[in-house]
Amino acid sequence: MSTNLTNTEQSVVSNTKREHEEERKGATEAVDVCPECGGNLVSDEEHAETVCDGCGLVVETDAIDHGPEWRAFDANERDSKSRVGMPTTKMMHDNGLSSNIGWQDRDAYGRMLSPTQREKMQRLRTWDERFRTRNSKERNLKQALGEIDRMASALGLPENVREMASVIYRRALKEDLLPGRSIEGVASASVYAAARQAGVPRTMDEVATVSRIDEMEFKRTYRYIIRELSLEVKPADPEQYLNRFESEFDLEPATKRRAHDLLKTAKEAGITSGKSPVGLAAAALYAAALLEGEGVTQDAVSSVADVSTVTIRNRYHDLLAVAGETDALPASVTADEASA
DNA sequence: ATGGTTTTTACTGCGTC
DNA sequence: GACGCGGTAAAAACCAT
Repeated sequence: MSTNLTNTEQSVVSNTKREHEEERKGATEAVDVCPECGGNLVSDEEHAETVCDGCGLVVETDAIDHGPEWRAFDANERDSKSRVGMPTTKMMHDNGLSSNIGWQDRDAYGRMLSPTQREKMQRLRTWDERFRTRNSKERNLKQALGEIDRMASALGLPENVREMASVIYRRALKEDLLPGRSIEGVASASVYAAARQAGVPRTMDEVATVSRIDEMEFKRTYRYIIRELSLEVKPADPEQYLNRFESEFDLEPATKRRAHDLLKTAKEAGITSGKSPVGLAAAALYAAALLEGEGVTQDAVSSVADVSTVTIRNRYHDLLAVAGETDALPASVTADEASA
């Protein structure tokens, strides 16, 4: 990595060679000092967050990526991908405008064609078909990539997730999964899957709100895409959500550590499987705050994490039981277990 | 389609400020 | 009385079969 360059030189280089993103990926630069513990604030591009390397405080989330959503590897591609003017979302599909070659082997007067001409027409049909479908797929892709970029930006997802999303989308397109499904739906599903795979999960609700489609349709499409492409999306790690939720509250570093510890012991005890990772993260946060005596209500956690208070209660009971913190449990629970 | 599991919704009672 | 919390039952959602 170009550590021998000064900052200004680096910015010049990266401006002139924007396509060399890989070189900068994962590069971390100290920008400020943590208000919590005095550690260095580091911008974590992969998670689009600014984090303290000492205590893990997330200072800023959803950093905006101002770059274009496409990547160009040569001048030709740059020309073809760059678009100025009408946004792709407004792009028209030319339904009814493209011409068609009839199937009847007759000329304009209704006479049968000669065998040689018939053969020629057959070849033309073949190529016409190839040409048209190819074009329609390319138009489709262009619009979809625009949508993927829009949603990824709105969700504060980093560039590598966009790439993954467009790769997924391309595969879906290639496998002819699009007919019968909206471009928007498949694009949303690609973004969601890519975010999960990249370890920067967003909840389905979050994706659905920035998407233009119905939430139901989105979920249906997502499952379909996953199944048909046999993408393996590992269950999201609760800790990924935990980091994001924590930053919504003023918490002591000790509390955050506690929350992470609770999740760890829960994982080792094997009570996490089958439970929603969002709920677990929310419960860990609440339980830690409870143990450390911080004034965090179930309601507050519930609204941040978009999980019901009931779920938080159930999960945090599990967490505390496994962690051996039975003192903190409400008296009624332990009494019930004694009677049963 | 179906059944089992998990989450949500809605409602209630209890204690505290 | 409002609020935070706990518990329950029924409904809804989810997932694999």
